[in-house]
Amino acid sequence: MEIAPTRLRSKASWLINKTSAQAHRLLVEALAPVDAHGYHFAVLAALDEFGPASQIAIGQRCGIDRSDTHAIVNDLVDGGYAEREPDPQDRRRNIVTITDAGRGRLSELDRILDRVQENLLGALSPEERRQFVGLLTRVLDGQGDR
Amino acid sequence: MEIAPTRLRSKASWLINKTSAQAHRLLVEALAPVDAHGYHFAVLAALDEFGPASQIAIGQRCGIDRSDTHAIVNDLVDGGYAEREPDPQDRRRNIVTITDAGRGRLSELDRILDRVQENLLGALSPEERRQFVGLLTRVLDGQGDR
DNA sequence: CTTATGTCAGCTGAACTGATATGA
DNA sequence: CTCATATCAGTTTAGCTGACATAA
Repeated sequence: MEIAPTRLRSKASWLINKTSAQAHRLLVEALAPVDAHGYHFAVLAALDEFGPASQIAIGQRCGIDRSDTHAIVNDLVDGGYAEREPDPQDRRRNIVTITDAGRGRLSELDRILDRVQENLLGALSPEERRQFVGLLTRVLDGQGDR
Repeated sequence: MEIAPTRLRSKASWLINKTSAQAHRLLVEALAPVDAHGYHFAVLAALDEFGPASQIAIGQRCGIDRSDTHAIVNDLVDGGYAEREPDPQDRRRNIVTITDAGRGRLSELDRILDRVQENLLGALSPEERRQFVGLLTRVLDGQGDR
């Protein structure tokens, strides 16, 4: 941005939007070489932390639409990073489970995201980065679900 | 978000993306009743602060693509909020000028955006809000142009 | 000639909606 | 019957690209 109008620079929605766009650019650029998507990391992280889950549960935990969750799980299964099996207890459900390869993939993507973080927050001190993440979390949580 | 994986919640790109999506939802919802778009505010703010300008200059100042700038200026002209005239000095250029109605519109949208800000940052204290805006600005500026 | 500006048509990807099948 | 889950098709729209006309 060359010079943005003062009025604009005081509007959080504009600042967040522009920052998000930039973060997204860095993310896509960093994940493209390993043919991954940010969503993949999110779902793998959820499976790793909370264990096997239905697609609905995954979507809720990551804030991803059911329809998109479906496509992402497809990708992960295709890559061998997750398995999808019908739940014998409730046959509407699929149970999605992370594989060993999936855990490896998660680590790989985690390292890449850390590099993105470094590039994105390079202008901030470690203390400021923690503040920034903390404030974002507060804002997000302050919005309730969704 | 119900419960997000810990790993995900430490990733700024994810937090920013979700926050941006929420901010965008609030913005669209708040601007729909007056049939406006966030872009309109940005362009009006630029015209008000920097005076009449070419579409290229407007786009650079607001970080808006030339093609989108064109459409936005069309909207503003149609609404009577701006005028577009050829530049006699350089006939490739249009000179876009804000009208009195445009200044009124700018105030109207400014008030709406302030309400959105209030809703978005409701969880933060005034001091934290200043911090948040400051950090976002630093991050954005740290990324250089674009 | 090259470069800058404006205009138009169209593309891609993210986020979401609606419909439907199946089963609890 | 209803509700929940998964799946699929399609919509919307933000951000961007490419082509082109005009003029400096």
